[in-house]
Amino acid sequence: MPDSIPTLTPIEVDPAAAWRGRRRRQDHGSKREAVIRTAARAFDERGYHNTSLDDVAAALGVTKPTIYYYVANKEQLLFECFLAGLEPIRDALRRAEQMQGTGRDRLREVVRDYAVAIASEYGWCMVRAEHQDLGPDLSAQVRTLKSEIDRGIRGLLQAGMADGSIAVTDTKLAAFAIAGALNWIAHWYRAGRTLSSAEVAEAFVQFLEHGLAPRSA
Amino acid sequence: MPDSIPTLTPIEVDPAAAWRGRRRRQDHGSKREAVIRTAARAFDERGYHNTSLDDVAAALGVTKPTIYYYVANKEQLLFECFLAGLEPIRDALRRAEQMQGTGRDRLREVVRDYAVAIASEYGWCMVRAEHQDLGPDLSAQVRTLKSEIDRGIRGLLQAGMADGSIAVTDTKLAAFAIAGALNWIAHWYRAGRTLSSAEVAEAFVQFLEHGLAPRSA
DNA sequence: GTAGAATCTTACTCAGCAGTATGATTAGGC
DNA sequence: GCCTAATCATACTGCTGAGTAAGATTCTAC
Repeated sequence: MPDSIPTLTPIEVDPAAAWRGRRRRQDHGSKREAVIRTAARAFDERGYHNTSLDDVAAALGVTKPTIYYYVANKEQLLFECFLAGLEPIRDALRRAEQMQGTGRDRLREVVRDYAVAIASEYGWCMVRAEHQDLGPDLSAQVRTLKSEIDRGIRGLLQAGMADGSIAVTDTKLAAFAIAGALNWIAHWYRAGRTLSSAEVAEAFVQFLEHGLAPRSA
Repeated sequence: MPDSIPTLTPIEVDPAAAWRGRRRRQDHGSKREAVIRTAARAFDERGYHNTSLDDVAAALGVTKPTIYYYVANKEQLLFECFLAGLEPIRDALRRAEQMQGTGRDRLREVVRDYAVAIASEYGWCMVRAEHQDLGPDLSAQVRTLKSEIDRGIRGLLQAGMADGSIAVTDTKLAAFAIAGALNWIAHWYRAGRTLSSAEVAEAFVQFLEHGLAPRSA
């Protein structure tokens, strides 16, 4: 992938289009992705437990067994949603590790990408989906990925402390505060309102860097 | 209430004690509260949908119909949890309105109380419980209370902007960022670990006021 | 000490939904 | 033009868990 900017699929994308106009035996991959994306949207709107697989199937214009053809069971469907939500953020952290600059510079880029990712339609999966709905093994995998993200942020904070570009009292708590502020975007942001996700991201960068206090003149 | 500091019931409290040692026809109120508190804990641990009312009843040493004696149905039980989680935060905002001082001073106190409230056992209800599990009417009530909290924070930010104690680019987004950072505490904080909720609160006050950047000397 | 209300249990009903058995249809290789 | 694998639908099973009916027990008032 030459251009590693995360390709955020626009919301107008209609997953059901993966079926329409095509005949069978085509695009197993994109159909599977459509199933996951549709499930993510439905889970976001109605909640995981309030969404039956019949609902997901109906949204795709198919029947339930078709879902099972592309995914093992409902639990794994949720797991795939988790992965789809976590991956762009892990990408952002990987890019930050390749970057030049102070810890604060690199963290700034992560915050930007993170905010945009959370504002995407997979933001719900990363934030509001519950591990408890996954079995022990899958739940553990998700937890590992999440703590990897946490470690990444904490590492950037420590780097910033070391080079003097960042000053916080506790990197662990600061990482939680940053992640919390960003994750919460999934709770209130709806695409197509007044603000674009990029604008939100920019405002968050500003706020997280300088906080509430006016800069001492 | 002479002392309006929120009385955070310690975690050692055993709700089942409301039954033990007492005979019937006593303490309808405290028993009802025990039902709600036990439900909140169970929902927190296992998730709302993964918790049956038989589970809650078993945790109390009773049977399911007893639950229905104290509460209309599972939905209302969840609603009561919401209220129990939201009330202390609304209290904190009301106290802030009575306070003297700059906007930043008053917001600081709210942040402190808010953090402690979210770290309590009802934190889950405020943060991770889903409105979608409530019917339209109850869901609307919860939303009203939540947006009231949001308006309160935003109001303090605006007051701080006016008196010069706070400088942010967008009070609306800043309010979301603050609430997000605080709400997220419910996701990671477990009582009895290294940090007390008061220590967490203090660290958050520091971080939210000054952000990442080192204070310009 | 007894009537009636409050409290709680045993033993159900019933709906929703995850998951499946079976078979139909279609596409592509030959 | 037929065979095989891929793709999808119809029509089920079975379980879990919310909610309830009916009745037992215990308290309080009088």
